[in-house]
Amino acid sequence: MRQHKQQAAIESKPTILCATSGRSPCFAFKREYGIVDAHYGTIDSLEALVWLSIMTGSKRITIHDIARKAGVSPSTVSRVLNSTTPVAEAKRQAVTTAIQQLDYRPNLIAQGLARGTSTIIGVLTQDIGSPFYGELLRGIEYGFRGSRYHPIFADGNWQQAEEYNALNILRSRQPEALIILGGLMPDAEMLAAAQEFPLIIIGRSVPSLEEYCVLVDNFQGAYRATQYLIEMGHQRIAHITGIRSHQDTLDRQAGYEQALRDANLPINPDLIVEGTFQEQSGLLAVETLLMRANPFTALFAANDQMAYGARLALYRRGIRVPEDVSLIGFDDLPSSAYTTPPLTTVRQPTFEMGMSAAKATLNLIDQRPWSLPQLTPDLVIRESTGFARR
Amino acid sequence: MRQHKQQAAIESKPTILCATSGRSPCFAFKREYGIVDAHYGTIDSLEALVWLSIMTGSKRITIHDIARKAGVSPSTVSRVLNSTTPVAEAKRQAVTTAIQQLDYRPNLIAQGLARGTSTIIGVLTQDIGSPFYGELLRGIEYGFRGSRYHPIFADGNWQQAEEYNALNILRSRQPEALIILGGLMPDAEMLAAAQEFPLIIIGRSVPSLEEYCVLVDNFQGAYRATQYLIEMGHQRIAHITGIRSHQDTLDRQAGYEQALRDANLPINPDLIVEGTFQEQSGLLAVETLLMRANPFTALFAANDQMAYGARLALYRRGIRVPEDVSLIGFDDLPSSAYTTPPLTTVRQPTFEMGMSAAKATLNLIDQRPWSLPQLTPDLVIRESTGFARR
DNA sequence: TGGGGTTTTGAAATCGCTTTCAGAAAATTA
DNA sequence: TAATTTTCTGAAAGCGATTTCAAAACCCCA
Repeated sequence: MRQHKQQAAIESKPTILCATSGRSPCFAFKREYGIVDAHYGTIDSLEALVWLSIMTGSKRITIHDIARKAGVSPSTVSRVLNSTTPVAEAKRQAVTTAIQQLDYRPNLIAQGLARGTSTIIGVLTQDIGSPFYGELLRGIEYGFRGSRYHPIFADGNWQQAEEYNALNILRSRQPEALIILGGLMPDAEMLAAAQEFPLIIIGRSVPSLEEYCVLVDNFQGAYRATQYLIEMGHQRIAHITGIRSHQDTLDRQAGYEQALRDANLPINPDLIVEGTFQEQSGLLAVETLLMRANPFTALFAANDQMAYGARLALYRRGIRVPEDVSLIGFDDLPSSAYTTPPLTTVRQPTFEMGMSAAKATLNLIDQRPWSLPQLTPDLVIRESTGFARR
Repeated sequence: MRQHKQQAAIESKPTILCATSGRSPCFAFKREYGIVDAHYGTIDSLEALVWLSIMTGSKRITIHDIARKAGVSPSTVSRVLNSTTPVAEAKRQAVTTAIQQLDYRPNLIAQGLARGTSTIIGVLTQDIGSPFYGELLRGIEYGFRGSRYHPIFADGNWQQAEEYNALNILRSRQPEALIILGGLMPDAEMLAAAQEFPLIIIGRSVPSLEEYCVLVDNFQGAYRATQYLIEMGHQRIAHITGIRSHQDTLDRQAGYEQALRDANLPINPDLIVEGTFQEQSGLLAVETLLMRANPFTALFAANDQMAYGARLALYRRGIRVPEDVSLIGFDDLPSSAYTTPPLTTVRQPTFEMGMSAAKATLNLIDQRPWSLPQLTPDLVIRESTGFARR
């Protein structure tokens, strides 16, 4: 725990009070000279400001400064800045050089207020902590790169109250659009939000908002994965589910069960264990499964992270993958291609989903036609699955 | 590629022009009724606005609205909002109820302009794509949660020009502080930035700004890792480096070499391969190493991702870890605990680093004493390393 | 009841930029 | 050259808050 320079300065140097009304004067200067903000100082307000700006060259330069320097009105400056109205070439020049010389950059906040646009996109997430959501966010971030928009994230933590709260936080920044990732918010709320903002929804289907939803078909994915295992001759296929309250969990389990049913295989509750979508739970699930002494030759985990955990548990017990047990995950996290053996899994193009959500948002805002990718969950067959041993 | 509802509406319904000056009127309403913005419409501007607000209840309500409703002046409303000045209880009540009834939320942009505070933190990153940076960003994000601040990210892509650009983008949002992750920007620039904003630097040491830097000692970490391998009896230790232009790469390699030197072991260039910090390069590096036919019993990769790749290459060749070759990484990504075998690695508490950087930033802004964690790179010994085979 | 001191209050200025409006300047036409 | 358009331009009014300043209300006590 170190002392802030500032604090130290106050003790060691004669403190100067300056009348800056608390308005962002030069931080470094204050730090350097141990100035503290005070609304009524010993120095005349204007004088102090001038002084500050001389000392540090840092009074923020505004459109007026460059207007004065270029000998035109602020309106004209604004016009060359935004090229909304043609401006005589001479003045244009004067303005641009002034801008360059003073290294002027428009204040987005003021711009935002005047134009009523924030160039901010609100992103309501659930769990920054997981690699899956992380990927998604990175995709979003990436999708907005180069645009004038910036995403701002707020986290709902898979809890409705927090979600509402997060939404309100986002609202206060006047976002121009919203991206919502999953969550527990009732559909009605989503519809309401869609009235308020251009809205893109990831990982969830909201009735009558389908064209704004990016999602993969969890049921299908799980079905395919299970079906593939069956095709490889597996009959006793275990399943590690996700968290019960998540729709994904339910859909994936339904897909798994349907595939079994369609192949006339029994659904054995003993072969189904609930997990938490995290590695550790995969590991535990395998322990449980093994304890139940109900043999299985294949294991379908509801996400890759749990598959990793399962893999480790099997490794510890000396059970070989895929020779003894075939293992299959869901998500296709980037690292799944580099596990040993590389993991067979159902691909969700997470990063791309985030990215195309961002792109679509951009189009929505500009009221252009937008497209959301057609996402079929692909089965990525790697080396963690093989024929059932007989 | 679907057509935007809006577009469709224009064709199918009588289009209404409305005079909203392009200022964020109700999106949904426009969408619903196929209204297009136009500066001169068929309907009187005021009338249109009123109409809009009646139809949709969505003219954004401002401090004036609630002032009117509560029968006080806007100043008073502001005062109860911020409790800057005591307000008579009766009026306070009136204001609060008005706020509730109208579900008013102050406009952060206007607030920002008036107060000169953006409550935005600029974060200059290098590579959102990598898990390492991803973790860091998540830590930062997490650290700001619950505060009124929000981070905004801009990416330098490990290229100076882009870095400057990103910095300028951030600047235009008037951030109240900056967090810079690594990067190629010269120290002088960093000092300049530190004059301009409260600044925290992650993963890089800038002279005379040390107390604002969060970083782990790469040299030390690499030294320890190598030393550990030596202690385990390894003599022929290979090293996969990172990208040459990154300081981390150099420091880690230096640590590796110093450890060898201190143990009187030769530094064999044939056992050193350059990688790119990505999995694939680790895989390739092992291939290269194997091709060189210069036997090694241990392998130190400059980050975990490359270690994963290396692990896979070894697996493919039937080389066992740790029986035949000991493998050690750097970073301790979350998934490293779940590889098979779990990876021995040098821990960088990435998430925590991001988080404490955020916390420190908060303190810096409020000019409170701040603390940055004391980071010693810990060697996390798992199961990918063992005694040298003899 | 009047004077002095506190509290509360509202009007108005401000933050930095956009945009309307109307006048000035330039270009065109007659 | 005058009359008309068309282009440019600046003044001024916002955007939605905060904050200063000075007046209004209130309080207390002589």
